Amino acid sequence: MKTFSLFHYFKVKIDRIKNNVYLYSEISIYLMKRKVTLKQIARELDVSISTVSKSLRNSLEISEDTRQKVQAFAKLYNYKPNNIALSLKNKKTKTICIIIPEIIHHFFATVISGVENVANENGYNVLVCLSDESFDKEVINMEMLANGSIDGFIMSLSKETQQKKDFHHIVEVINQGMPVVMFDRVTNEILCDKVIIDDNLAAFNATQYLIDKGFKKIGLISTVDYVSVGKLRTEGYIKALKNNDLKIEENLILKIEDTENFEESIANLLANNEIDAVFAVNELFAVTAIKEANKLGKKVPEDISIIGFTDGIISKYSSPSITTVSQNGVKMGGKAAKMLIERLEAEEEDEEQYKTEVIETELVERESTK
Amino acid sequence: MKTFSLFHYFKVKIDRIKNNVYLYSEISIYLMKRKVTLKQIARELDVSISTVSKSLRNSLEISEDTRQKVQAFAKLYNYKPNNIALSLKNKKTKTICIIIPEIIHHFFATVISGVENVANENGYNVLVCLSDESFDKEVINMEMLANGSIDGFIMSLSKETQQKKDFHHIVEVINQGMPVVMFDRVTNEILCDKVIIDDNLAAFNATQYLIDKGFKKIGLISTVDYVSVGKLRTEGYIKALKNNDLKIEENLILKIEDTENFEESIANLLANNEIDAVFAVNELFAVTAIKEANKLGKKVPEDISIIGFTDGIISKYSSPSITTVSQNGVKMGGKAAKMLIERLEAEEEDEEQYKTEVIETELVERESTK
DNA sequence: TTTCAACACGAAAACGTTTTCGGTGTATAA
DNA sequence: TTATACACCGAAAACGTTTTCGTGTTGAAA
Repeated sequence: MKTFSLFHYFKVKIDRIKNNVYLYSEISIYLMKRKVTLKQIARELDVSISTVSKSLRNSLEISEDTRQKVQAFAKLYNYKPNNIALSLKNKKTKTICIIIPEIIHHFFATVISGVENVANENGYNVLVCLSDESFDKEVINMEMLANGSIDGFIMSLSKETQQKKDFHHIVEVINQGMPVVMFDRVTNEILCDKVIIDDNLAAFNATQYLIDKGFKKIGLISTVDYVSVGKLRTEGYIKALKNNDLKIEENLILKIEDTENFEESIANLLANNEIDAVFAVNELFAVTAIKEANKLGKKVPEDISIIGFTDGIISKYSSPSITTVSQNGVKMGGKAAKMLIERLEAEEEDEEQYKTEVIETELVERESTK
Repeated sequence: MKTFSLFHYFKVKIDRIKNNVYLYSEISIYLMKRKVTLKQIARELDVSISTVSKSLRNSLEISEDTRQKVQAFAKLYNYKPNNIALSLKNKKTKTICIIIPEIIHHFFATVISGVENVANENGYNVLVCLSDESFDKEVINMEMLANGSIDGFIMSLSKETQQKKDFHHIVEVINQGMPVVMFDRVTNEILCDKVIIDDNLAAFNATQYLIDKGFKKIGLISTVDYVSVGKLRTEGYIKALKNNDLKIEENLILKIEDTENFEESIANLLANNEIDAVFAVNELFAVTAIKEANKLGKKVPEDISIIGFTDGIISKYSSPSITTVSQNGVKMGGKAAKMLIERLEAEEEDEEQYKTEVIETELVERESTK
C-alpha cells in the first residue's frame, strides 16, 4: 500500500509537527508524493475527520492549537481537497462545456478563447466537444455530459442538426434544469439564452458598401439555406440589392453545399458572369474567389472587388488582404460564458426570461476592395 | 420539492409498470423532467438501492421479474447514472486535459482535434486549458485540475515556462502518479512520454531543398532560442549550410522575440541583404516575408523563394500558396492521446520506460518556391 | 457545591454509486 | 422431518468532502 508508506518517510519531521514545532522553511522540499485525504491526516494526527476539515477551513470551533497543527501537516503533505468529492457534495462541477462543429475554423477557436477567459475568471473550467458537424456526435456528447459532469452548455449547432431540425436532445437537457446558451448557429425552436450577430444587417451593410462603391453586378457566394447564418446573410444581400433597385439575378447567387471541392463552382460563377464585385459569406469562399479570379486573369481589386465574412487569419494574411465583416469571436464567447455563469449562479432558476444578445459587427477595410 | 412531485405526474402509468405491464411504446413521451437517482427509484418501487443498481446492471442475483420492473421504471424516468458519483467511486474521471499556449494557432487547434478524436473513441472527454503563454496560468491550471478532476495531462509548454525553465508544477503532478504526455514544445528536464517532430531534421531538409535548388544566400527567420522548436530548427538550418560548405552569415539570421510588430524586422532583413531564399520557422513569419518582399518590389517566387513551417490555413490559402514543412497536428494529438490513455489503462503503473514518439514531417511543395 | 455557558471536538448524515457479504425463504434430497 | 442448496434480496462499506448536531470538559457565576 503505497499510500501508507508515505507516512513513514519523514517520521522525525512529523513528530516535530505534532509537537507544534513548525518548520516551514524545511517543509517545501517534501512537497511531493501521492494524494493525501482528510481521513489520512485525521488518522495520523489522532483527530476526527471533522476536526481536520474544520481546521483547514479555519473554523472557530477548533482551537488555535490543533488548527495550526493540522494546517502545518496539511501543508507538509500538500493537501488539496478532492474536486470530485466536492462536486458530488455541492452538486456543482464548476465546469462548463462548449460544443462546436469544428475547432479548426478560426472563428470557433476565437470563441473558445473568449469562453475560456471569462470562465477562468469565474473559477470555471471548460470542456470542449466537437460535433464534427454531425447530429449524432452532438447528441452523444450532450447526453454523456448531462449526467452531472458539467454545469451547463454553450453550443453552436452542427450543420446536420440544423438540417434535421431535431433538437430533442437540447430540450431534454434544458428540461432537466441545465442551462444552455446557444451562439452563432442558433434556432428559434429552442427557448434559451442566445448570443448572435445580426447576420442579416451585417450582410446588408457589406453589400451596401459595395453598391456605394458603384458596383452593379455583385455576386454572392453563400451556403445552402439550412445553415442559418448562410440564409440570413443571403437575405441581407438581397435586401440591399432591392433597396437600391438592383436586379436580383439568380445566376449571380451561388449556394455551396459541400465544403470540399467548391473551387470549381466559384470558378464557374466568376467565368460565366460579368461580375464586378463579390460578397462571400465566409473567408474560405472569399479567398478562393481571389484565387480563382487570378486564374481567370482577373486581378483583385483592380478587376473585381471581394468582401468576406469573419475576420480570421486568412483575411488578414492573404494577398491581397481581404476586406471583411469582422465578427468578434472572443467577444461572442465571452458574452456567452457570462450569460451562462450568471444563470448558473442566479438564485435558483428565477425563470427570468431568456435573452438574446447581439454582438455588433464591423466592416474591416483591406486590400481586396477598391 | 420539485423532485418529489415528479413521481405523481403519471401515477397510472407507474402503477401499470409496477404490475409488470410494460408499455414501452407509450413511455418515450414522458422522457423529460429532472434527474432521478437510484435512491428515488428504490423508494418508489419499494426495493433497496442495491436491488435497483443490480437490476440495471443485469445482475444474475436479481429475479427476471424485478429486473424488468426496475428497468422499465428507469427507462420511464430516463435514469442515467451520475458521472460524478461514478468518478468518485472509481477514482477515474474519464477526462483528460490538454494544456496549450494558444488556441488560435491553427497547429494547436489541429492537435486538439486529434486528441478529441482518439479520446472520444476511448470514452474520454477532453478539457481544454489555455496557458496564454503564461507560466502562472500554466501552473494554476495544473494545480487546479490535479486534484481528482482529470486522469491525465497532454501539454505543450508555454513560452514563459520554457524561458524560466521552471517545471516544478509538472514534476509534482507526475510524482502524484498522474501521467503527463508532452508534445511539440517539450523539455529534456522532465521524464515523461513525449511526442514531437524531428524539428532539427525537418529544418535541415527544408534548407537542403533550397540549397538543391541552387540558392546560396538563404535567410532564416526564427524565434528566440528559449523556444525549443525555434532553437532546433535554427540548428537544422545551420547544419544544412555547413554540410554544403555555405557560410553562416549572422546577418541573414533573424531571431524574433515579440510576436507583435515583427514586420519591420523582416522587412529590414529582406531589404538589407541580397537574399534569394528564406526559411521561416512558422507560417506567420513566412507569409509576412512574402508581404514585405512584395512591398520591396521583390516577387515570390520569381525573385525570392520562401519556405515555411506548419502546414496551416495560411500556407494553403495565401497567394502565392506557401511551400512548407507539414507538421501533422491531428496525428500528433492523436498519438499523444493514445499514449496517455494506454498509460492510464495499463495495469497500474508498470513503470515501463517513457517513450518519445517522433511524427514524420513532409515537405509540401507549393507556389512560393521555384 | 451546583449550574450553566463557552469551548473543543466527534459522530453521523449527506451527495450517488457499486460491490461484498450475509440473511432470508423455498425447494429438493436424504 | 431435517439438512442442504439455491434463488433472491438488503445492509453496509467505500470513494472524499462538508456540515449539523450532540457531548464532554472546563471555568466561572450563583
